[in-house]
Amino acid sequence: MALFSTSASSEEGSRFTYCRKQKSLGLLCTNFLSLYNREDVETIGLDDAAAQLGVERRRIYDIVNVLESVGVLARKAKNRYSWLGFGGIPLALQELKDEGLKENSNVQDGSNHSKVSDDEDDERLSIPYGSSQEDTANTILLTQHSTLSKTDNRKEKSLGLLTRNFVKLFLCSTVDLISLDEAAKILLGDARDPSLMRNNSAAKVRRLYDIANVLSSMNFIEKTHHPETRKPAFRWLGIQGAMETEGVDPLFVQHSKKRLFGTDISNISYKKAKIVSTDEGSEQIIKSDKQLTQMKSKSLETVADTGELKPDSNVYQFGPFAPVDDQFPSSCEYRIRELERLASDRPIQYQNHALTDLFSHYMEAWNLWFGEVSGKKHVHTVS
DNA sequence: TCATCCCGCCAGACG
DNA sequence: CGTCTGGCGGGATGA
Repeated sequence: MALFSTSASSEEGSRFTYCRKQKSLGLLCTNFLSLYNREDVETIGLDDAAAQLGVERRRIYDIVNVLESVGVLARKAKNRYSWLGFGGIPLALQELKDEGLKENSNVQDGSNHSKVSDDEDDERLSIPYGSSQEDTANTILLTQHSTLSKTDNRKEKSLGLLTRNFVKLFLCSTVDLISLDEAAKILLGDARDPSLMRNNSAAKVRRLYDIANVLSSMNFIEKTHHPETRKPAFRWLGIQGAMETEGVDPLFVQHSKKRLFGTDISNISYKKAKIVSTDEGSEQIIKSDKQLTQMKSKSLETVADTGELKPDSNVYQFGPFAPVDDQFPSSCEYRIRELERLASDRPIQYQNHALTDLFSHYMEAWNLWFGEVSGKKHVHTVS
């Protein structure tokens, strides 16, 4: 009966076809977010996340790295991250922006610099601040990263760093539409001399795709096409986009025509074409790791395994502005500035009525919330 | 065909 | 030494 049994993708295959989209980092990120985006989450264990989501740990690292770069997570210890939530985004972006601006204005004022937290300084990407909004992308240059600590040569290429630089690209220049190809060139080395094209940017592009996927899932960016070129490119949506993601159940928010994935939160499914046809053509899927064996044993004990229960976590619950514990002030000011900047800086972008509405909505919500806070905490008032 | 980008090997970092 | 991290790029999938 060996007749047509050799074809590994017989009729059985139709039921379990491997679908790449269901395994995308973007989807995984969405699920990750929906899994942990609750006020009672404080800490996240990587093992647990991997188990809950049904993926190998390696993938969690990918997501966690970019989420950390954007302020949603903070590394606390080995295997352990603390959840800051969407409320951590504004501050993180502000820091990235300051950092980026400071870097590019190669003015070393010397002395004190109240740099907030964060780690090391790396390569500097200098962007001609306030130049015409067209050629900016091309003029962006990145000066030498000559001196490198042998050891941390590795770090220089981390996903996290790449993410931060990618975001800075948007925050510190007027560019709001860029293709990953361009981004790769810019973030790699000299954009001024395309002929030199530092080591394969192609490899970097792969990384950028990864990053773009998770940023997309958070609505930080959106995939579109360049007006003229028709080339695929990404547009920066920023905080509005990201905040819009929160509140709604991110799980099935396939806004507009975005990819529609499966709906299982744990995207456990069949591994990539690891199909082997045994002797008689009976096929079977090999799930390489032990990961699958240990899933689904969860209970929501993920959360406060550190023992401490959060006192009264839900004091502030104003929609998209549910803040993170402390640092209100900076976050507040930042948001105001950001919103104002958006209003004035890019009038074009807001002739779209949908965005305008969104903007005013946020402004309104913001004022409400800010009023609350300032009333309580006695901070300065909105002018 | 070319654009995307998942998978998992395996080398450093860490304990 | 074992475990945790996470570069890296082969090659499958999607358009």
